Amino acid sequence: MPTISAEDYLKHILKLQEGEERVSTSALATSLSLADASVTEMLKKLAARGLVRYQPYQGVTLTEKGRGIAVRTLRRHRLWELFLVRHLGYSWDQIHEEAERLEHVTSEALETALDRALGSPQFDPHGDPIPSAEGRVHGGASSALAALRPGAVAKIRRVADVDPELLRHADRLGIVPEASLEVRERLDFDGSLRVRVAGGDRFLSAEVARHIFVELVEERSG
Amino acid sequence: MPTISAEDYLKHILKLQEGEERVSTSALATSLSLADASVTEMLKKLAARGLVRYQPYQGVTLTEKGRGIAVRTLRRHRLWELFLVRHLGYSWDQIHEEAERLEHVTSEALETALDRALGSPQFDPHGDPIPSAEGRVHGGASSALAALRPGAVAKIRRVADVDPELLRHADRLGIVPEASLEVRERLDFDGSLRVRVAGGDRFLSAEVARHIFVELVEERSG
DNA sequence: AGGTATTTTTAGGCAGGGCTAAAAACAATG
DNA sequence: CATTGTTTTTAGCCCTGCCTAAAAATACCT
Ligand SMILES: [Mn+2]
Ligand SMILES: [Mn+2]
Ligand SMILES: [Mn+2]
Ligand SMILES: [Mn+2]
Repeated sequence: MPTISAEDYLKHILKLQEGEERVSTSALATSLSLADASVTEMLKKLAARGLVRYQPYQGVTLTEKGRGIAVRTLRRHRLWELFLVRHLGYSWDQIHEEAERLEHVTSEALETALDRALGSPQFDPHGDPIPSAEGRVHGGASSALAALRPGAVAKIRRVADVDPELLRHADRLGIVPEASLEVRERLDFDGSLRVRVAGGDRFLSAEVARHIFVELVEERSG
Repeated sequence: MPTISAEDYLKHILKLQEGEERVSTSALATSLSLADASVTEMLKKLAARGLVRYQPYQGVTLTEKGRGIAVRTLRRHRLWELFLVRHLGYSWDQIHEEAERLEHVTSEALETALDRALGSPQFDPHGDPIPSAEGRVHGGASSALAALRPGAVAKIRRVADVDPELLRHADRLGIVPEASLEVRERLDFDGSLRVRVAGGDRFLSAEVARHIFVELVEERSG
């Protein structure tokens, strides 16, 4: 059985691995808010357990076994997030911390029960894909709202779960997965946007727009 | 914040404390399935944190602070047990182990959400009282079914959650909290009983009857 | 290439929890 | 009351994870 620490390490490696080929010790340490030296130590242990491939000074990658645990942990995290919203009255800005702990005490039976209660959902409340029980991750291609130009019509796919405040802000603006949106104006000097969403015009800073991911529907040149 | 270990120690001390005035190191060690020496060490640490009163060779008792944590942990355990049955399709013999882990990762917000989803329940699926949010434990006086004599009519209050197999067995016999029962016959040589419950006659070993607790309704002399 | 910067690893510690074996304290008994 | 038996504590270790400071590799730049 993997420990709580091991599950968190593997989950973070999985995320950092997206795109990049190898994950550096320091990137992982930053991501986990731990000292570099602590991460070096742990990587040696994870490698000994066959969960990662680790070469001193060369960073790490997940083995199949390690990826399996990482994906399963991510699945549990996202199932819990959705369950908290749907069945326990939570809002999407309060769920991350809870799921961060619940994911580590979820048996296969409980995972199955959550999945059934939710009707085998595909996405969590932030629009992040929930891996299947077999470990397949339904990676939907989406682009950052910050990259769209005026006239673009898009469907919101997900809002990055990086900070509760961002989520509350997005929510107040009507920016939630599945909503439709049109970019009305873009201020070149700071990259901020005016968008039409839920029947009203809203202003977004570039920083906020960078954390919202959409699927382009139509690129009307405004 | 108390650790998982500390919460389990305090919970076990709370249970062992019922009736007895002080809890011995060895009783606690047995209850926790740990070596006596490990428990001695831990008791010194819990005492240092002000959670128990501990005098070498004299056993332990909970301080108010320690009792608070123990009762809160017990409340979370029992709320989870009921939640798993009511909302996630679990049966009462599968919930203890899950709750044993979930109880330690339950924030006050989550505890409140569970309580609300369940309508501030008084009892868990085994009939054990769920402490109130303020820490009051609704101790219902009940007696062991094993002690009843033929002719006694009683209402089942709880079934001890000591072993999944006992729970499955009781369930098949229709022995669940709130059910009514009448003792028909008692074999003196081994203490086993024949009882009428849910419209049928059932036989129970003395050992099983010792784990079923009832409230006497009427003592018809048979 | 040579020297400076930046990573990364090693060394040495610490806290939390656990174990076994040996010593010490308490209890019981003739 | 002295001896035997039962608890309980102490001593000495182990493992997991984390930290800081120092050393060693790797990268970068002139
Ligand atoms: Mn986590
Ligand atoms: Mn999420
Ligand atoms: Mn527990
Ligand atoms: Mn119970």
